[in-house]
This record gives sequence, C-alpha cells and structure tokens, in this order.
Amino acid sequence: MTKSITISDVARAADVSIATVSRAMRGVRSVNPTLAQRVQEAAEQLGYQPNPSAQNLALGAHRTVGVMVPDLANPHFNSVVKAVAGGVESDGYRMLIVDAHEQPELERSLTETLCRHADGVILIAPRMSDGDLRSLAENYDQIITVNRVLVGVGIQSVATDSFSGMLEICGHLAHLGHSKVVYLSGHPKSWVNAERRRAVGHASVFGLEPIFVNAGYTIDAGYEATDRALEHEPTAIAASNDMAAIGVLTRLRELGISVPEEVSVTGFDDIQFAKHTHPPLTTAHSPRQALGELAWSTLLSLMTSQGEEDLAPHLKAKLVVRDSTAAAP
Amino acid sequence: MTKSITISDVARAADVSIATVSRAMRGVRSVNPTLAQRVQEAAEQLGYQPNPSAQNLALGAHRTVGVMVPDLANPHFNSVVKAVAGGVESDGYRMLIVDAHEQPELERSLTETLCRHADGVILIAPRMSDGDLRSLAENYDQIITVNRVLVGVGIQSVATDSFSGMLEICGHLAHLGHSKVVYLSGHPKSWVNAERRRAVGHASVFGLEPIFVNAGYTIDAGYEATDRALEHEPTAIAASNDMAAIGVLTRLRELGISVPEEVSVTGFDDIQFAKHTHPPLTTAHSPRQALGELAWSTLLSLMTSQGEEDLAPHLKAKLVVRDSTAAAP
DNA sequence: CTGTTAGCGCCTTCAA
DNA sequence: TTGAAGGCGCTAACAG
Repeated sequence: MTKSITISDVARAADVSIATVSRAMRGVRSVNPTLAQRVQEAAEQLGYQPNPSAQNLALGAHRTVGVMVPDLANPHFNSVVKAVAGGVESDGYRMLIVDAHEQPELERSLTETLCRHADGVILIAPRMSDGDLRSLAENYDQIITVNRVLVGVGIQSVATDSFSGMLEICGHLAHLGHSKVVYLSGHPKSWVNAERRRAVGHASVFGLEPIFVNAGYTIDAGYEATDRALEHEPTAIAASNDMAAIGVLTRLRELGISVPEEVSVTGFDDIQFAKHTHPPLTTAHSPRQALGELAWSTLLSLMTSQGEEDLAPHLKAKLVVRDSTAAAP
Repeated sequence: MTKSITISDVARAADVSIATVSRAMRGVRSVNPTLAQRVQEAAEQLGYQPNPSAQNLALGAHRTVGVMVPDLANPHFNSVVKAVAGGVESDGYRMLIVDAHEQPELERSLTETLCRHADGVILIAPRMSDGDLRSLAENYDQIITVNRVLVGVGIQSVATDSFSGMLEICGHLAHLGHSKVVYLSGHPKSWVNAERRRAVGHASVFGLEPIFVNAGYTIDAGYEATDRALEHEPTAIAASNDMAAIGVLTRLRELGISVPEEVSVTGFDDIQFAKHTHPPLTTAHSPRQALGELAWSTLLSLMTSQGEEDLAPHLKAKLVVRDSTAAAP
C-alpha cells in the first residue's frame, strides 16, 4: 500500500467526527443523509478504505473463512473449493486457503494457523487422525469437515454418499455379469476411500467377488497398480476415483488390453475429464457444486446462530454409465 | 474461537509485564532466559496464540499475500496457485485467494479487496483491461502479474514464453509437412492467447498457412469449435491450450476422424491430463512450478526491499511431442 | 442525530 | 534487562 488514509483523515476532510465517518461508511441508518453524503464523497476522493485489521480487532471477527485442502491440484478438490469460494465471496467474506500437499501430518498445524486467522474453518477431506480432528474440534467450535465424518465429537460435516454411490457402481457391474472385480484402494487415511471400499465389500450380496488391491488416488497410482490388478484376472477394475481410473485406462491401452471388451473400468467423482477419456469413463457423479455450497451455508449458520443440529447430510452420488463398462467377457 | 487468551493473561500467569511476554514470544535477544522460559511455559499451558489482527494493526503488516485467479478449476491455473502456495506457506505467510469466475469485469474490485487485506498481490493471467491494471498499479505498489505483461506501468510480471513455445509447435508441424493449420483462439482478453496467436501468425516463415478460428479455453469450447475448424479442411488443428485440445480430440473421435492420421492436434501447457488423452497430446510444457515459485520470490523481494528492476522474466515452454501429431496426409 | 471516549490486543519507544 | 505508557485504526457505548 503506498498511502494510508485513516478514518481521521476522512473525518477532517468532511468536517465531522470519526464516529460519524465510521457510521456513514457502514451505512448505519441514523446518520443524517447530508452528512453521510459528505462523508462518502470525502472518502471517495481520498480513496479511503477501512483498515481491516483494525476492524477485526475492534469487532473481534475477521470476516474470513479458512479452507484446508489435501491437494489443490486435484480436480475434484478444487471444484469443491471453487464452489465454496463462490458462496464466500458473494457473502462478503474472504477465503484463506492452505494446501496440505497430501501430508496428513501437516494438517493439524495448518488448521491451527487457519483457526487463528479465520472466523470459521472448512476442512476438505482431511486425512489427519481421529485424535487430531477431535482435539481441534474441542478447541475450536466453528469448524466443519467435508467428506470426512466423525461422529460423537460435535463436529459438523457434509459429505458425498460414497457408500451408496459405490454400491450403485457395483450393482451396475453385477448386472453386466461381472463377478471378479478388483477394487483399487485410494488414500489409506481417506474416509471417502474407506466408505467406497466398504461398499465394495458389501457388494457380495450382488454376487460380486471383490479383490482389494492397494493403489492410490492419483493418475500415476492407478497406472502403476494396474499390473498388480491384472494378476487377479479380473473382468472389471473399479478405481477409488477418476484419477486412478485414468491411469488404469492408459496402462491398459499400453498393454493392448481393450476396454470395455476385455476388462471394464470404473471411476468415481465424475471430474470434467471423465467424459473425455477413451473410452469415456463410467463413474459416479459427486455433487461438487452442491457440496461446496452446502459446506459454506452450514459453516455460515454455525458462525452466526450458535447451536445447530449435529447432522451430517449425505449428498447422493449418481451413477453415470459411459463406455468403459460392458458385459463381462 | 471458544476462548480467547490475551497477552495479559500470559503476563499475569508468568508474573511479568506484557512487554516481556511480547518480547519473549518473538524471541527478542534481550530477555532474561529464565523469564523467557517462564513465559514460554505459561503461554504453552494457556494455549496462548497472539491475535494476528492486533499484530497487524501494531505492525502495519499482514503477513498475507493475495492471489487472484480467473478460474480455480482450470488445471493449469491451479497448478500455478499450488506452486505459489508452497512458497507462501513455507515463508510463514498466508494466502488469501479469490476466483474471478472468468468474469474480467469482476477482477478489478476483487483485486482491490485483496489489496486491502494483503501485503502483496499476485494476479494470475488477469483478463482485465490495460486501464484497470494500470490504475491498480498506480495505487498499489506490491502487485505483480503472472502471464500478463504490460510494459511501462511499473508493474512487475513473470511469464511463460508463449510466443516461442507456440513457434516451436508450429515448427514441429511445418517439419511434418503441414501447411493448412487452424489455430483455435483462446480467451479474447488473455495476453497469453494473444502471444500464442501472434506466434502462429509469424509461422508463415515456416511455410504455414494459418487460419484463425475463435474458440475459447475450455474443453467445451474446443469441442464446439471443431466443426468450424474442419470447414477449412486443415491437416492440423492447434488449440490455444490443452483443455481446448481435449475437446477437439473428443469431437474428432465422435466424427470418426482419426488423429493423427487424418488430422494432427496440438495443445499448450502440458497439463497432467495431456499425456493421458487418446492419442497422447503433443503440446508445449509450461513450467508451472517454476512460474509459481518465481512469482512468489519476485513478490517477496518487492515487499521487502523496495525498488526493483522492472524486468519481466520469460520462462521457456518446451515442446513435448507425443502421438497426436504426425506427417500431413 | 452526533461527538467524546474507552477499549480491542499487541508492539515499541522511553525511563528506570 | 524490564516495565509503564502511548498508539496502531476502528467500533461501540455513553452523553449531549
């Protein structure tokens, strides 16, 4: 900032007290319109902008929300962040954001920093331990999680219903006659992955015979896990998310294995690239926009009105059938 | 925040003055080690954290950097943001971020807000008018742009050398015997697009006969522009970025036109999905990581030391040849 | 309706 | 080396 005009400068210029300037600037009703006008003009002319730190100090609030993401470069996460950003900005708040760079052990301290600077915090798919999450929740009330539910801690959360979504995928596969399907596990500390994995386990009721192979949640992880998956001679590979599925498709193509003729492949999330893979990916659509908006509105009500229900709304993930799945060979 | 312990609480607990606490907390040399120790323990036990707003007010600084992005969901932009975030966090700053949602007319006011809350601002590929940018630069010194250079305004910038990068792509195409190539223009207000387009224009020295078709910078834009591009019967389509190129590939596949046998396709940026398209995309690699790091270090030196050279370093974009290009039919 | 004044929590001279 | 006191810019009683 080059110059720094304060409220007193404006007061002097408009020939009123600083209290009047303060009120006029914030549009308090009780100000004489004439004075208000004069103040506005003086402020305008001087280019006065209230100092947010001073306001924060005086008000005891920051009008800022903190957001923690495991990985900003992941299309799924950044779509959620984008949705949150929309609400935050339009409600006149600022968004402080930290990227944990997929290092669960960093999450706690990053979040603590966030807590000191923001009125509320949104943790997106945190991978930190239950203990860390619990202790954060104890010391800080205005905090919610997205896609990580931990009950009995008094921490609100919103989530995609990964369990049902994955069950739908399994149902689809079963319906196509698949039984030997490999599930490529995602991040070991991800609640979402645990839910999806659990659903695959339950899919035995459809007659599926799931095999679990550890992979990861990135394109490369999917790529590398493909060979290990193939050792089980599956007719279908269900990845924990679209990223891993994309890696699988690439590797299968390299190996000359045709999708979906020889093996079917599914993802999860329906990121924007899912419909542009070859073949287009069958997946489950995660309602990112709705999730982000819901997260923001939930946090907002938590910050304004106090006690809220301790619900954890689960948004449906809808099956999207494309060309990467077909009848089992 | 549930509780709010202040410096006075710690002072009382440690039986010293608040001045001593203040000094001890910041590791000022002149404090008696014994006292310092006592203060540390008291602070620890009470869980004291200095109030950042009060510090800001007293120090006149925020230790916060603002970042403006046209679209957080764009893989190229968010990789740059991620790189910036890395530096910002490790240097103990916070990152305030706003998404302009691809609306150039919002950028100015969003940036002004950012300026009031941050010590420095990074504008990523801003699409605002030269006038807006100039006026921002006049009122605010600690501001730099990434991938938008505007000379003579005293605004620092770092950029990818889009011109040379696109020239390399054109050279590659020419070398393969292509001459009728369609360039799919990107965002009309993007400096980067202008540079790439300019390079294509210059490519006539290679014998290229460029045709310009307006498209956009999204997958859908590329998809929709493909039919219009084909009307010119090109042997190659050069998109302004990878996103548009992905849309082109999808549309061509729908039309049963084979790539690269019938038409070659190129992108720009080398986003992580570029090597996973079918066929893998020939493109130019934008040094996102380096760009983000350079942006941060540039801003940091601008914020600490004052007058800097008004350079605009251009980072090379390197041609990456994959399978979406081949000899002209 | 407007001005005066006392903080908000912290840092930083200035004395001791 | 330590403490007392003033001030950063703004808001919110409290008077008038």
